[in-house]
Amino acid sequence: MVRVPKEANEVAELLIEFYLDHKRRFHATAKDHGLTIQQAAALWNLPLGQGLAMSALADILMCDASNVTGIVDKLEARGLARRGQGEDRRVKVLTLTPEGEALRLEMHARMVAPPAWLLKLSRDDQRTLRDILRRALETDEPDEKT
Amino acid sequence: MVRVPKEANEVAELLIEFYLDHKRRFHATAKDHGLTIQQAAALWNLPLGQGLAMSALADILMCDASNVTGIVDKLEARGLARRGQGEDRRVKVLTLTPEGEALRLEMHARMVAPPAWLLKLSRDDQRTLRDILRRALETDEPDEKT
DNA sequence: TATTGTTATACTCTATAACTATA
DNA sequence: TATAGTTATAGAGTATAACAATA
Repeated sequence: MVRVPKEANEVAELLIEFYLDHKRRFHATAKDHGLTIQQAAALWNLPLGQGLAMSALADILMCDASNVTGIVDKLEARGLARRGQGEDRRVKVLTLTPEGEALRLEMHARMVAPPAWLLKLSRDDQRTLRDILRRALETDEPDEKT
Repeated sequence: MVRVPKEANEVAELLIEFYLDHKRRFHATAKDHGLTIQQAAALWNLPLGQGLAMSALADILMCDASNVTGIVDKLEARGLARRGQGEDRRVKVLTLTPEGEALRLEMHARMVAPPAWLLKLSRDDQRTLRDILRRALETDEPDEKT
């Protein structure tokens, strides 16, 4: 029997609204760049300086590896990403093209632009919110059970 | 030239992680109940005591009305929702069945269960976070420009 | 005429299974 | 054998356009 503080439930409830707001903004961002959600999510997760294996991208997108083939096909067709050879010659390593990097940065800049609700908060609230969220991520280390 | 406080950008950046966490949990919740994301989202948005027009649901789901037909078909086939007649006889009013209400409440309870990162915060941080998020929603009134 | 919901169509996302080429 | 990626397939989500019923 674990006791959950009332405040935690209330926060979780409130976060649903912010989730929906973020989702709407991400969909709009993808659409404005002529990308589907998954194409945008794939681009979003390709690292800037280095490559990423197809299977790693599948893990990140939480979908089967077979789907990544088609998604990456489209990114490649648009000149946003490229498939290269890995050391292990079974592995294909994805890298962003300059165009892909530019688009990824553009999307990122837009998603990091604070939405109206955030700008309406006092500078003090913004700072406090940032600090608490940072603490939440810091303490959220991988479990070291067993 | 609008000046955006650095803190606001930092918060927006941090929120991406929490968005992804929430998304993972919603997907898992839907899957565990044998629902697709859109079916779960539809169910989630049907009000408890009252009805909702198909077109209103389409607005909420941010998709074309034509898609709602198929999604609601599946909810109806599983006995979770029903189509009824509106006063305007062009309108079909969706209502939850008792089974639909139960499932909706179950999903809601699971999504309101605080994730690990939230429980790891101090009670004080939880309270502060709640208060700031509430302020953010309060001040987020519809624009009254023009 | 305009609106609500449906149908038809075409494209995308998704998981499963079978295949290939490596290891 | 096992693994990385592809292909084939089938079910579901998506937008567009055309349609029926109603307003």
